[in-house]
Amino acid sequence: MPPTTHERNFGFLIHDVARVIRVVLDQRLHDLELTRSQWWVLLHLLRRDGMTQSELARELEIGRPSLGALLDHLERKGWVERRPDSRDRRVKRVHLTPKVDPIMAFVNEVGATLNRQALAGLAADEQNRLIDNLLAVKANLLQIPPQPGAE
Amino acid sequence: MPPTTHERNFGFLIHDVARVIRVVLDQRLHDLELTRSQWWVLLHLLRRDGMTQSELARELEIGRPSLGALLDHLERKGWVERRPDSRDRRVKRVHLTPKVDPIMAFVNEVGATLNRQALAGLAADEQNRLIDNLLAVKANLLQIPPQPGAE
DNA sequence: TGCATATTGTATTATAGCATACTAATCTAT
DNA sequence: ATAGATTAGTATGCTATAATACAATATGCA
Repeated sequence: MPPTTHERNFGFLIHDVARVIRVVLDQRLHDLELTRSQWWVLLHLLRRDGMTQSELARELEIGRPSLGALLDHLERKGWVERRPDSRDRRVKRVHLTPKVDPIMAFVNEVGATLNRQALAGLAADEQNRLIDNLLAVKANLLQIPPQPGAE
Repeated sequence: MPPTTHERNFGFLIHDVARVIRVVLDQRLHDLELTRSQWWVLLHLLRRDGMTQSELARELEIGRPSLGALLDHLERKGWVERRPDSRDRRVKRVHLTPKVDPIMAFVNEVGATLNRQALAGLAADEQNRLIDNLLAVKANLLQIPPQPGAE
């Protein structure tokens, strides 16, 4: 390894950028008492309301316990409801409540603004290439089998 | 917003990629009972031993309480020592112990392998461009003043 | 010198996420 | 039909991180 040029280490860089985005976004959503993760849940429900918790967890790519905790918070705030499924008594379906409507537009605007600021100075085709590359990286990583022993 | 193409949303993508990296890396470091964050601390100390906790927190770009918790874990495992500063009794300087030496080579190899796998299929110049772009994004984000009111 | 201010590290609390294990319900294969 | 496997959601414990507040110590200024 050369003199540890951490600054250009891909993994660290991703980690850093993600952290900074997280911080800025959470700051801006703070007044709504909405965290980034909670917002992310709401966005997915906006696209498809009434998913089961497992479906939703799979879409969000988080574990079911993590989603459960998020829904607890969201339900306490009245933005989300868990309703039983009529056919499978194990299942709970997650529905948005009308209380959510007024905030989503603002919240989407916050996200759009942040993306714009993050990508400032990159030409449109550079932005697309960046996103394509990140998608490729993600695909690479998802392809790695879990726990491959040692190298 | 068009049909919510979340998949190409930059912020979400970064978030996703960071998460997948985190999971894979933590899996591989699991046998060493070392988390990614702890490893990150060790790497920085390897570069400069004996920093104060505040200096280290600043370098890692995390809060002092977060670092304190990390050091608690690392100290319990005997990889790190907090020693008092001779001139300022508030200060504790953080030192690696010799116990760390044997694991760092392996751990660096794990990181290098993961980066290689993540970036597989990207030509060298594409990789560099990707990293340049991410650095630019990070710089953009760091430039945003905290709590800018609303838009 | 002495008081206001700043800094260091810690304690505490909250959110997020992973892993594991558990209960209840459903499904499958015999 | 029933035993075994699978699935849904939850409980619990651990690590990480942020935010806030605090005690001890230094520092700077009047």
